[in-house]
Amino acid sequence: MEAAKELSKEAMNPALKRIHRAALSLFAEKGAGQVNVSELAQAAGVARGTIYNNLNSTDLLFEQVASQLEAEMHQRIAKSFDLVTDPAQRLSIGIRFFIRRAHEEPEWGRFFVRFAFSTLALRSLWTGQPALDLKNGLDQQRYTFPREQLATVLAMASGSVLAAMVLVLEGHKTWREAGSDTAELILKALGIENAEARALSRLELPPLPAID
Amino acid sequence: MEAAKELSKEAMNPALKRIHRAALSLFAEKGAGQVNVSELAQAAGVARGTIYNNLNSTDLLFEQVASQLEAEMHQRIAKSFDLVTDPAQRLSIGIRFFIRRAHEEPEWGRFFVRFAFSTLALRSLWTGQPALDLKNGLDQQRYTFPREQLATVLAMASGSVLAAMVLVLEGHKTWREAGSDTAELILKALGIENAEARALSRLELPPLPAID
DNA sequence: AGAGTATTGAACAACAATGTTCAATACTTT
DNA sequence: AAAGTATTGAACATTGTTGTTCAATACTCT
Repeated sequence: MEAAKELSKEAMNPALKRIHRAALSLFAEKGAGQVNVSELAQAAGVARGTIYNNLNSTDLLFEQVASQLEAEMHQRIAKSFDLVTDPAQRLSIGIRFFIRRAHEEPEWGRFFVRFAFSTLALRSLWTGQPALDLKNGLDQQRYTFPREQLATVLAMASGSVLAAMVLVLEGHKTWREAGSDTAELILKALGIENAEARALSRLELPPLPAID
Repeated sequence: MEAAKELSKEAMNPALKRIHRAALSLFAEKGAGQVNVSELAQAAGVARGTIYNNLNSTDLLFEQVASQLEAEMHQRIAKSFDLVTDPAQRLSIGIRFFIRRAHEEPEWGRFFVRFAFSTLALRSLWTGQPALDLKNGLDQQRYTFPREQLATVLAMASGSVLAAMVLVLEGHKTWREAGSDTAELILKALGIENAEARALSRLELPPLPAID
């Protein structure tokens, strides 16, 4: 019984699943180190003992929840990109996936916004595939910004997306508007010409594919 | 002795000043609700009793530190803008003030980055003056984005600045590079033409004026 | 030097959260 | 229906934090 707990959703028993769901919401609302076992149990609709049966500490739980979220989102986006090769189009879609999901799953969104900067596990969501796509876009002359700006461009894009998610979570904008406008602004910053930036940012957004 | 504590720096006795400085750093490092009185006392180089002499709770302290930071930065930027009327130039300067300061005062930067999204007091740093400057820029036809995008543009700009500050804090970029590149990208997104965006973003950055 | 004020550091009770244990109960599975 | 497994909820000692008190000490004015 000393082995590390499994991270994949499939390997989770029902109680653990409920605990993870409750944890996502509590962490998002109160902060990473602010969740105690009793309230977690209550939020998950589970006895305090069950928490201790299933996990060792809330700190570890946080890591698990974060890296699970990362893996899941990464896979789903990757799957959706099977059909899309244009880097600019990928960018426009990826940006809006995040913003729409913040609307559809606000707890997910709040969690992501709160910890995206500070949690290593979440970081790869934009230092991984997005960075490659930006490079590809440069290689294919799709973008015009100087190559030395790549890291800053990546930061700008991810920061913009996070801020747009906040806008949506707080009800100031619809996901559609914030999503398309953000995509358009970013594409313009990268050097895509105005008309095309606008067109790309309004392409119909497919559903985020399920995994398995 | 029941009156609320004064917020202005001038009205702070030396011990309180040290406590605030230590608090900034601890909050930035560990999170808002994670700082306990004993470690705060130790970090401030002060006895635990002194903490209780000077303040009522660390929660209140957090609010004080945040709103003080906001007020101070706001005043200093406002003072610097006395001489600058062009909205685009103001934007280019304002953006780089934040990014440079993250380099010069990393604890300040970490605090700001960590709480800028979630803390109301800090929010006005970009929903206040920057919003007005953006509107002015539109009215003066300095920018070309549609007026309905104003809120999203504001989000994009602030999110980009935060992300650039992270880049600098982690040593991936110099403040100069991250600052100018971020300003350039944002100006391009707003519709400033490439050459001018570049020029504006490399204008010499004056020192952040002192207050009083 | 002397009055007024703030800091110090130790002590204390009250509380909240932790980590463990365990017998009773509930649920799967075959 | 019986065996195997997980959940339940209560109990408990332990720890860390809080908020308060206070006499001794240090600091700052005029």
